[in-house]
Amino acid sequence: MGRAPCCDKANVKKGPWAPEEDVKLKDYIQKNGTGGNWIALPQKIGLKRCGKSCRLRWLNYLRPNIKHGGFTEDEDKIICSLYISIGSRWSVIAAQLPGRTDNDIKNYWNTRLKKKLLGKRKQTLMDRLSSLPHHHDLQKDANEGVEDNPYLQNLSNSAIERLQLHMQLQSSFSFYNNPVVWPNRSSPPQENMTQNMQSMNGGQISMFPQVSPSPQRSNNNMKVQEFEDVNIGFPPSMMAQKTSSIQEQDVNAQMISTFTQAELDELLINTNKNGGFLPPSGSQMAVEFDCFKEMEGPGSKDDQLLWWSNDFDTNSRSSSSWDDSTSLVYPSGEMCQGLAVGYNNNNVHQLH
DNA sequence: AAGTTCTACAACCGCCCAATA
DNA sequence: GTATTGGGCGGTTGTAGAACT
Repeated sequence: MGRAPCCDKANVKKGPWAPEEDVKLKDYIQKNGTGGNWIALPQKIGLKRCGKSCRLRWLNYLRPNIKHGGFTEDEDKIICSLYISIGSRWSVIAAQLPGRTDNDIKNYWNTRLKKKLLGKRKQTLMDRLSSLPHHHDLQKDANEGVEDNPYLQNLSNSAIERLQLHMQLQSSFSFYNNPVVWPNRSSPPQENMTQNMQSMNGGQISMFPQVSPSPQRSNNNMKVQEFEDVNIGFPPSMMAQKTSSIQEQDVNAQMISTFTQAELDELLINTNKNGGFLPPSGSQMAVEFDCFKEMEGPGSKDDQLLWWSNDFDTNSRSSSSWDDSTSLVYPSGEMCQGLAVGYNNNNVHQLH
């Protein structure tokens, strides 16, 4: 059975909002609030608009303290880092950027940031490939672009984009080394991350972090959990690799990489029988490249959101409200500044 | 100057899911 | 337990203005 429409489509105005409509809506909400019912709101104030349209107009444009345009470099970095980490969870990303709406960020990403970054990224990827030892064919192909690389053409465009973005991130403004995301530190609280990972995995650092039960959208705990994941900034599998690397006392610029060049090397030469490629079984790469489950093949569409879905419930949603704040507090008591995000309560989540 | 293409972004659409009846 | 409703979300489209030919 189909769903009843939320409004009478025939008698509803569409298209750009007139200034008078804006005034009506803004005045009413500022005086009376939404009344918890967007659908009924336009009738109350005599607007021939769909309730959803009113909601969108308010949230994306009329609401106080909204910033439009003029994204800063720092905001670019955060958006990019989070996109790599969690994909197109615009509402979650928006929650990290006070004053920005998910719609704004989405538009900004699609129209400018992606082009800007992928333009650079393609070259970066080729640079990296060309530096791989023992693969002169790749070096040769590096000048011919991704599309011509026999090892990369088995990847979907989005997978290549992810790979490119990832490599660009690690080389230019890794979340891990991002002073905006990790203020007052030269790096994230590594020891705490290690502890966090250990607690998540029953005291062991594992490439397969424990999966929490799928949280409910309205459950505030879920929001905190989600926020935690976001703030870590990397899939726990990536975190595990980082932490183990840290333990090996081999932290340097290259180690912010999710995978080593040798692993990438191996990845690129391991094509499976179906034409796709498979990282060496059981390797870290096999875990890392779960994110490439979206590669061509049956069910690929459904798998598009599976990349690190172990860590992130792809069906969950979160509020992007920034009226209140949630902050992370590390065991040291230090707040993770700059990433306080609004949820419904003033939660302070303690990382253990 | 006119026509075409590109870009940015506001707005819409359809789906998902929690809340509620 | 089931159906319905409304809020929220991501993806997509429409359009105005800018840039280009």
